Amino acid sequence: MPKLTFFNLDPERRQAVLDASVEEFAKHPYEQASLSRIVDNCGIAKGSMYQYFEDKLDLYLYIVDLAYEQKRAYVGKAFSLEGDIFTVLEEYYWQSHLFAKDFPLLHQVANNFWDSRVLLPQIEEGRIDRARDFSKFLEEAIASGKANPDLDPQAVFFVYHAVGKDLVDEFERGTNGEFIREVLDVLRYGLQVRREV
Amino acid sequence: MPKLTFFNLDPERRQAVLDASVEEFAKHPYEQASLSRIVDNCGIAKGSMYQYFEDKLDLYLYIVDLAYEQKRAYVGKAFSLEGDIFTVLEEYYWQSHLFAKDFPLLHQVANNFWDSRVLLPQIEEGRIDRARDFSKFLEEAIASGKANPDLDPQAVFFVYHAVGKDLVDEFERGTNGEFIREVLDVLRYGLQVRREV
DNA sequence: TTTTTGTATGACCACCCAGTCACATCCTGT
DNA sequence: ACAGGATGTGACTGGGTGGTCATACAAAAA
Repeated sequence: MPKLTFFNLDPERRQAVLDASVEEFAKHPYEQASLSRIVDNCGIAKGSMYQYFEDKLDLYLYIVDLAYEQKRAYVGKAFSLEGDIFTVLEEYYWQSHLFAKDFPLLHQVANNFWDSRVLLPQIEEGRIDRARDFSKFLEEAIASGKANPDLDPQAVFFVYHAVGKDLVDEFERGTNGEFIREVLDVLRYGLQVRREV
Repeated sequence: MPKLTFFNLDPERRQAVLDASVEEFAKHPYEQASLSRIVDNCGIAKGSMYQYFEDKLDLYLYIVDLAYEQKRAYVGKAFSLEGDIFTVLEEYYWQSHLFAKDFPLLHQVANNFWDSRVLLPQIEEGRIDRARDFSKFLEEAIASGKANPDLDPQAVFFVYHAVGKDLVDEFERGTNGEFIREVLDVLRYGLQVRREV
């Protein structure tokens, strides 16, 4: 967490620090991001940064938090939706996409986070949280006869996690809603031909 | 490509250079890998490295090439297999898994390559190549009535690419053949219940 | 024997990094 | 007017990086 000094700051100055930091961590993963570049880009002294934050990691985790806070404001809408698991998933990725469009830099910060090599414990923790949420969701869908009960739930989560991650990456290249729907259709219907009753 | 000097080298010395380089590029992505550490670990002088290779990138690309050459020796078997697309895919990932088990360092080198930030053109090129191969394969499967013709081929490739990448990452955590099959089943049958005739 | 050629070496260069600290500045309460 | 706390500063430290180069050695060619 930032030190108190940071919150006492002149808002304009504080925003300049945030903007420069977000930009740096959007362009570079944690290990390659440079504090020197950040202070150059917002025109404050190196020493000042250490009045506001404990160290580079403290700043980084704060910025990542900001990004995810904003992202939750978008994707959260999906979960309050009435509808089956397929509707919710489509809305989830659609909201992710809108977030990426509205806050491209925050989106990149959030994405870079998963590639980091120093923060493996935090990343693993996040994965486990998501897996738990997802499996509860999946169980309901199976119970209500919407989802295929023959599939291994762990494997299902694995597939959705992998595809979701790349889908979100793809947003930087201007994916549209149509593509999201087509990708989800692949996951929904499977590659093998269906000869339903 | 390495300079001639490298190939004229005493094989033992050459192997020491290769071993140390593979280890470094397995542990660290290109940008964070350190030439100084490599020369320390194989006990040769920094200057010698520049008798063998143009620069860090030259060395790196050579090591990546070695890794992929070895990997092709494994996954290549899948394509010479008789059987439908599902059989081939399962064999493909199974061979990837065996490769990762037999050559864990080379496997990591190959995997790190996709995360690199300086080599985006090469990476995109590789993706396009794989997409072309895959779509030819997919068309055959659709034509012979094995694969669902209603799906968008681009989306299908996208899903398989994403899942394949993560599946291969997962090998480091000791995945077994069973999990590969379960993941492929998710892709094959889809999440929605099937009520086949 | 002398010369040329190929190779090995590590001190050295310029540059970048995160983080520190002695000092300057400003503001507020007395 | 003064004191004292909060804030701003940038030169500096110690350590890392990729890459260079004069020098040394060896062996083969003259």
